[in-house]
Formats: sequence, structure tokens, C-alpha cells
Amino acid sequence: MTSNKAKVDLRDVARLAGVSLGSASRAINGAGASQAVQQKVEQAAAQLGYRPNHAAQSLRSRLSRTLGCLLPDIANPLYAQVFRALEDELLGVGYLPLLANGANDEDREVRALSMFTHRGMDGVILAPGNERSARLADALKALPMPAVIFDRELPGQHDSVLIDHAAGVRGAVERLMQFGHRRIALAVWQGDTRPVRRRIQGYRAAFTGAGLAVPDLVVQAENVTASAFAEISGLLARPHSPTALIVQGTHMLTSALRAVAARGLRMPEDISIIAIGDTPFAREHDPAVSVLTIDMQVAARHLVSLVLSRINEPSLPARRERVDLRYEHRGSVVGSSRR
Amino acid sequence: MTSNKAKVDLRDVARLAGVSLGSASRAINGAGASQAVQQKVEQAAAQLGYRPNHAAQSLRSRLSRTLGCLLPDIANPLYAQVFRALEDELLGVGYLPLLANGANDEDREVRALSMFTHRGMDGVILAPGNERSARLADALKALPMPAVIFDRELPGQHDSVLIDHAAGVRGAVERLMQFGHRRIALAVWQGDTRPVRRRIQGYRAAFTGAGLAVPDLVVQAENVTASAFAEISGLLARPHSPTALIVQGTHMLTSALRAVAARGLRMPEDISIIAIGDTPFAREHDPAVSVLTIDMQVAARHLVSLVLSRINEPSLPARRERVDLRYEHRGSVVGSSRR
DNA sequence: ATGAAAGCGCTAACAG
DNA sequence: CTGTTAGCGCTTTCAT
Repeated sequence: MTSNKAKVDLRDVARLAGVSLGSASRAINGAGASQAVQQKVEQAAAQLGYRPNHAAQSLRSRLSRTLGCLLPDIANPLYAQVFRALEDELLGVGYLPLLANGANDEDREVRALSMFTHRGMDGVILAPGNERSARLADALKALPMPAVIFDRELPGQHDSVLIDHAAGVRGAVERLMQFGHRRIALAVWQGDTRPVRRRIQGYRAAFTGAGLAVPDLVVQAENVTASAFAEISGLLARPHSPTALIVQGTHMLTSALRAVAARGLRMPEDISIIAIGDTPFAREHDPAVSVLTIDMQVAARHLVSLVLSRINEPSLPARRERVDLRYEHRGSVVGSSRR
Repeated sequence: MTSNKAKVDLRDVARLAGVSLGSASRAINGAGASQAVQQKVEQAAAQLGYRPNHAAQSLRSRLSRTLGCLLPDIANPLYAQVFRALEDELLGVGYLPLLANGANDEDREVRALSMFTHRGMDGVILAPGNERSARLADALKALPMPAVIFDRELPGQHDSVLIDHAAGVRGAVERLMQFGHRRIALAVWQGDTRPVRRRIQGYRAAFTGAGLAVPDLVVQAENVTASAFAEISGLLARPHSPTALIVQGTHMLTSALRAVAARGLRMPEDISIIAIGDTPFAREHDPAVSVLTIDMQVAARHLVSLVLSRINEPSLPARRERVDLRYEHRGSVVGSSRR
């Protein structure tokens, strides 16, 4: 300990370095100081153990170097992955993500946005639970900082990063067709959100694109956290039960596996399965489950780049980036043997 | 819009309300203003759409009203639950959690702590990956704000919230014993962290407490994210294979279920299973899996209460709160039929 | 490139 | 209880 003051401030550093406060600031921020000053200030700062005061920086520069991240549910591995990727991406450029759980609760989402405003976030990344919430739309419109939407379609012009669910699911269906499957089922959540809509859309497009009738094999679970066991069991009990199944998320995957087992079927011999979203569970299952994966690094990179560029250039036109759903083949998909 | 200034500040509010800046501040903060002033200020604030500037509040009051939360891995449902509970708890008292993923990476943890310092966190809640990291211990010691440790035993005196894994697992083993089980196995992660140590300890205590020899039925997975399929399969292949199994976490639960199925055994008829940590998967499995659950609301309440009380009263002695592991009985546990 | 000075928006200390 | 005043620690003019 060299000082006996409670806290070291930049003034102390400047004094020890024998330069003015302004020069010390410039040196610390690497903004136009001579080699000599730079060196002296850095040494003084190190010697005193100087840490800049973020509140003061923030107040003066009007930049918090923080991005509010409003995600539906951090317990969902998908969003946990996004957050983790955002963290990696932001930390590298001196930014920080501030996470808030939306919890599919309009009220909570609006409050989070308000909190982001109060806390002076430089920008916001958000994936609201409900795309049609008027209150959220209003809150979003009133936001004083730029926002980027993740995988949702909201009214108005926004920068957004969209996962290409339609193409992904279509590709998966086509892959299954190549394996000889025709009775291909799709299990998704109930609820009218972009991911669900697009997946169904892609599913249909695969059949119509192949000149086939779209089979009546789409089931929707009651809500995001519900098991789809009953729905999938019902599907499997039909006379011409599906030979392949695409399911949304880990949760539905486990339901599907249970339904398959309960019916005395084997995977993949009797039914091939593709899950949407990669998880350790899918990877380590036996057989490992083929998945449509999202490269969250890529998604995060786009999100960050969109919001940071707009902070610097607010008048940019609204942009949208697409992120592919990549098919990863594993043991859960084989040729169809049943007719 | 009533104003044409870029931003409304408290001075504007005070002016419109016809009171001094100080009075306006007191009214906004609910700290000693007369009814009349209170009312006028509130109305003026509402009319102007005033939002306090958090950086300025923070700079002046030396309080960020933010708690740094360093958790090992937000993708782990357990920690996602803690964060969610912390968020609920803190939002209610005007605080905010700032989440950082430690990722079981010493470097990352130390950096997170440094970032917490820079950002002026009022306190820190942390669950480091490695309890014996000297660098982390040093960083922790140098922390200028109070810290509370979650479910870890770190060198030095700290406030902490500890899950009572030992009693929990002991209780679970005893429960299984009441069901007639004797060959009870325990599958936990490798690695020397408090939760693992305590669970093994509780497991042993159950046997010695019952006057029985501790069976050689504890297996440890290679690492936190590894599947324990091989280890558990090995266990089940032994001549006197276990009739009951306690597994740690969702991940190992799925491994265990797979191993059981692969061996041609049925759950619960051939083997009873208890998982540590409740998840939708465990609840919705068929049969539903009995679990040892942690009430994260309670844990979060203790964490917040400890850190906030220490902010106000830094000289308090180190305290530790215990949180029970509660057994929740479901269909995966039945009487032992095998000998 | 550097120093001096101003002030970001707010709260706290003080006097009345 | 209220108004006045002084900064919190920093960045950013503005001169030089």
C-alpha cells in the first residue's frame, strides 16, 4: 500500500506521474498522449493500484458500456448458450451484458426495459415471449437506445438476427426423405412465435417442394414447458404412424423418446428422430440424436455487431441478419424400413 | 412531449414543481419531504417523463445498487434457477444482479471479480468452480466490497450459504433403506468441490449410522459435463448390482436411465432412482423421478440478506446459513424386491 | 501534445 | 422541512 487515502483516483495518478488530470485521462484511455506521458501514467496507475470509477466515466462520457439482454428464460439451454456467447463477444470489446429474465411475462419484460433505461444501457438485445404484445411494442418504441431483436418478428422497423428455422426444418425433412421417409412428423410448441411458425412453414415447404401432400402429422404441445408425451403418443398410436419425427428442444426430445419406448418402438430402427437445438443430452444419448444446431457464436456476433454499429451510426437503415440451422447427422436417423 | 431538451434532469423537475433541487431529490427518493412537495415533484416528474440518471446517483451516493453474481455455468439448470431466484429477490429491493459465467475457469473468474470492482458492485455473490484456487482466494481477499459464497468452502472467513448435501443424501439413503434397499449406489461428479464431498460424506454416514458397512458403490464421472454412462453401466454389471441409485443432476440422471435400459433393467421394478436437483425432466419422466430438491428461493433470500446486511454493517462476524435438501417422493422409488 | 477549467446529474451536508 | 452549496471522479472542451 502506497496510499492511505480510502480510494485512489485519477487525480492521484496524475499527481504521481507529474502530469495534468487531462493527460492522465488520455493516457489511461489510450487517446492521444505522448509515449513519455503514457509510460509515466501507466506506471503511476500500476503503482497506486488505480481502478477507474465506472459511474464517473459513465456519467461524463454518457456511455455505460453495457448492453441490456432480455431473454425469455435463462433455464432454457438455448438462451443460456446465447447469453454465454454474448458475454464472450462483449467482454472482448469492453462491453458487458446485463441479463434480465423475461419469463414470458409481459409485465416483467416492460419493467426490464424500463430498468435498462434507468441504468443507461447503451443498447438492448431482446427476445420477447410474445410478439404481439402492444405494451411491449410501446415500451420498445419509447426506448431511448438502440435495440436488436433476436429471433422474433416485432411490428415496426428493427435490426434483428433471425434464425432460419424454415430452411433448417425444410432441409431436415428433405434429408429424411432422402432416407426414404415419407410419414414425417413435427412436434413443436403451441403458441404463435416466429420459431414455431417458421418451422411449420419449412416443414410444409419440404413436402410441397417435393410434390407431395403435406401430411397431417404436426402436433403442438400445450405450452413451452409442457411435456408433449401425450401428443406424441397419440401420433405413434395412429394406424399409419410416422417413421420419422422432428422435435423441438430438449424437453420435447425426452418426451418423444419416452413415447417411443412406451409404445415398444426402437429408435432408430422403428423411428428416426431429429431434435432442434443441440444439447449434451442429445450428443450423449445412445444412439446420439441428430440435431439442427444453431451456432450461437455467430448469432451473438451478429447481435453485438448490429447494436454497436447502430450506437455509432443511429441513422442506419434497419438490417436483418440470418443465422443458419445446421443439420448434424448422428445415429438417430436411418433409412426407413417400414412402409 | 412537453420538453424540447434532449434529456430531462432533476433540475427541470424541481423547476416545474417550483421547489429546490434538494427537495426534488428528497421527494424522488422518498426521504423526508412534505406531502405537498412530494406531490408536486411527483407530478412534475410524471409530466416530464423524468428518469433518474443511474450513473449520477451511483457516483454521488457511492452505491450502484447492483450485486455481482459469479456462477459456474448458467446452462446448468441449478444455477439458472439460482439466478432467477436472485433476480426476483433483488428486484424487489431496488437491486439488480449482474451475472457473470465463471465457466470453471480460474482466469475468467478472476477477471469477473476485477470487472465487478471496476463497475462498483455493492457486493458479490459467488460460487467458484475450484475451491482451492490461490489466485481466486487472493482476488477475493482484495475485493473492496462484501462477498457471500454460495455452496462452497473457501479459505478464510466469509459469509456463506451452504446447501446441506450431507444431511440430504443421508436422508435419501435412509429412506431407501426403509424401502428395504441395502445395495445403494451413489454417482457424483469427479472433482473436489464441497457438494461432491458432502454428498459422499452423507452417503457414508447413513450406512455407519445404521451400523452397516459402507458399500463400495460410489462412482464418479470424469468431469462436470461428462456422461456417467460407462461408470453406471459398470456398476450395474457387477454380480451384486445395486438395487437403488442416487445420481447427481439431470445429466447423470439421463446417463443412469440409459444405463439401466441398456442393461435390460426396469425402473423402478429392478432399481430405484433418486436424483439430486429437481428439473422438468425428472418431474415428467415416466415414472416421475424422486428427487432431492433445493429451494432456490430460500437460498437466494439468504444470499441477498447476507450480502445486504453486510453492506450496511461491515463489521459483522462471518455467518453461514444452511439450506435443506428436501426429499420429494415420486414413482422412481419402490421397495427392493431383489436380494 | 498538454494543462486548465468546466460540468455530466445527482445526493449529502449544512444552514436556516 | 427546505434551499443552497459543494462536490462524487471522470472526460472533454478550450486554449496554449
